[in-house]
Amino acid sequence: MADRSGTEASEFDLEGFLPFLLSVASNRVSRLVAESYSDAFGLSIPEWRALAVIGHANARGLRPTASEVAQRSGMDKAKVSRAVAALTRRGLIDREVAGADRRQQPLSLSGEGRTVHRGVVPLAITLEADLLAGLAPPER
Amino acid sequence: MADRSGTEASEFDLEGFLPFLLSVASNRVSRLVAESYSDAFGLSIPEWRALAVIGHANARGLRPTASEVAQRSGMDKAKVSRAVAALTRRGLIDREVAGADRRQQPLSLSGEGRTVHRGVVPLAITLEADLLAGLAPPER
DNA sequence: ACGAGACCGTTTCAGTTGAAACTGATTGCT
DNA sequence: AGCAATCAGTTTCAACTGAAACGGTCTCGT
Repeated sequence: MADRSGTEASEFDLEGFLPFLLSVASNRVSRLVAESYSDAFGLSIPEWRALAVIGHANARGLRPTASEVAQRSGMDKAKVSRAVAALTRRGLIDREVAGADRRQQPLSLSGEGRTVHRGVVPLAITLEADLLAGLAPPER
Repeated sequence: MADRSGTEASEFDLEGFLPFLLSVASNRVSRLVAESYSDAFGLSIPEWRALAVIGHANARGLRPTASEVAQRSGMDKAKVSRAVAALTRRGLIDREVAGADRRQQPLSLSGEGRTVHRGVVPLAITLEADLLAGLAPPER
């Protein structure tokens, strides 16, 4: 939405522009989230996201492939590949080659992974409450 | 908000999690915006943002410094510095050293910069309308 | 049964990022 | 005035990013 205070149409209210708002909000939130998760669990954002998606799927009896994680998390497959590699290296998830299609590698949380996941969830919920309380009213 | 369909609290609905939504939305929108502006004007996102902030300030008789641009756009000062350098190189903005404080460099659009700015605004408005129409309802 | 094409996940590569170090200018304290 | 602290903007550097190329696997049509 342009405003109408200036000389003509070359005036543009950047601060009310949707993509701008989204990006600013996303940047701030990402930084806060990254800090919280990194401090608490040593997880990067792509890692905790992959963990969350895998844990969520596991809880309903599914073992998602990397492609499915990518699709559900909105990350590209390169990022997922790196996150999954890191989580595997730390022993938080188990990987096996699918019998039916050996290109696929169904993923599941290890015991330790489930522990971390259980620790991550309440933190996420608290964080979201803080964000909604502190960031949403002034920003949107 | 956690959901309650699974075995216990380890279930977590990532897809309803605010930071996740913000990030996915912001990524998609950024990509769309980047494409549009790059195609139309050869501007990167940091560049068109700086341009928009400077043009907005100029229209009300102000010449913002790089720090002010950083603050208003939500970008860090390194990014602004690079964007301003690029815009200056292309002759879209003018830079001078402030008389009062020679550390500061008030910025203003050049004639060509104003032309580009005037071209950018309607595109931004159209883009936002498209986004609100096409992305907001399904995504929230 | 064979080859073309699609697909999965990994890796490479070039570009972008922000934190921190840096230069130069200004302010405030003594 | 002298000097430490602060500030504006730039640059460096290591990390991260996604597009594209890749090797391995599967599918489909012939």
